[in-house]
Amino acid sequence: MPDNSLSPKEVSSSGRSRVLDEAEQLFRKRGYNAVTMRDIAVEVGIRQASLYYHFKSKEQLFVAVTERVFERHRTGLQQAINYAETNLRSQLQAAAGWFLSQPPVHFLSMAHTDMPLLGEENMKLLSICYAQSIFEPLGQIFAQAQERKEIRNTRTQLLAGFFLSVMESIPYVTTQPGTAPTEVIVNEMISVLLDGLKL
Amino acid sequence: MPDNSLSPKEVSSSGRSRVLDEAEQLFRKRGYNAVTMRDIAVEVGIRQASLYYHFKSKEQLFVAVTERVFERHRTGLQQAINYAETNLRSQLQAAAGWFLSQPPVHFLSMAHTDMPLLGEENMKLLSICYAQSIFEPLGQIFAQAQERKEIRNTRTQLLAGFFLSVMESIPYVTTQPGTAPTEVIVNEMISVLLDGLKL
DNA sequence: ATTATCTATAGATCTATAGATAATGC
DNA sequence: ATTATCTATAGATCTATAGATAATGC
Repeated sequence: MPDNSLSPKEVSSSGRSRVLDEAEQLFRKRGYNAVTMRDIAVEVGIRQASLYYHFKSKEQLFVAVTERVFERHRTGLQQAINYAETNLRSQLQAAAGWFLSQPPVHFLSMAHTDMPLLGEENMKLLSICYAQSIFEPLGQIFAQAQERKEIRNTRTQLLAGFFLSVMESIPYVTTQPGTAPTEVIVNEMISVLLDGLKL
Repeated sequence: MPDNSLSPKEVSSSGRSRVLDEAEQLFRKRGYNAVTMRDIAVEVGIRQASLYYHFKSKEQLFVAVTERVFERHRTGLQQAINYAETNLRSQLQAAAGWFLSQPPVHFLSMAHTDMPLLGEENMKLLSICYAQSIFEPLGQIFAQAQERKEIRNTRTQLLAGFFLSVMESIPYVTTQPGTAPTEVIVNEMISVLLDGLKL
């Protein structure tokens, strides 16, 4: 009996995770409010009411989707950083590479538009999950670079926040035709940041 | 007859602009989708249906609100830049000062969540209005600094985009208690940017 | 017996329109 | 006559629940 006796849903998760997949895509594209349970059901290929077998409410579905996204980022980000050389430039490039390998998550939009529509409880839950999965790992690589005396003393929390916000804006600022490839842009940006943070 | 014979609404605009004011606040706080015409009417103190006397649809109201916001930013931003000394640091500080003097607009959220809910036509309209009012003036001060040989050659469009995205993220990264006053943060950030862009 | 779906529908909104009403200005 | 509001409501959604149904696994 290899089954670890979680909730039965967790075991035969093929249907459930299919719902998560489609919901994730739709929520990412349009945000919480603009996606209906019917939209999701259509993508999955079942009836709208059937979604309530897997998730007790739209809000719970959104929370589950978002937790899974954050968790994926935590793992992927940590791995990217670990494989990189131990210097800030390499680690930032690795982190940027990870973010650009994933569909953009629009954290700022989420925090501003989607989160407030959830219950107090879930809002806190996701805020903490976001901080632990994405914000802190990124803040750490700045903090470590500081300890290694690679950069001057600056608030690492802020650096992480700014780095993330720039990452998120990249899809928007590179839409005009004639812009260089994203990788070039990112490296240029990291160079500016590193020069700006020189001791 | 001092009246310039615009549409009659434009003339006796006290009621109309009251609607714009309240709608602006609500749209800013919650985004297009999460605000109902009833919410707006309640704030104004009239009945929901009465809003349709001033604006033919919710979408048109949103467009009017947003155009007004952009126009206000165009004026305020241009003025702030003009009054500043002719060097990049002063101009960036002036621009930052302007943004921080205004309630945040969340352009990224808007572009991602609200805009796609509008008709093709209005989406283009607002995109162009945004570019002309906010993006271009900001890009210009980088371009001019480049002409004055204050900074090295970099894509000014990108610099403007990144500067804006960092400005927008400030309310989020400064929420934790114990962070320095916003002005200090901004100056620190500008210093990093200027050092990073040195010739 | 459990799992995963379905149909049908209650109950709540939300946008927008139609038509009435009162006040203001020529 | 115009301006600005109101009441009432049509028509469209959207979430969520109730209860039926079919397939699977002990």
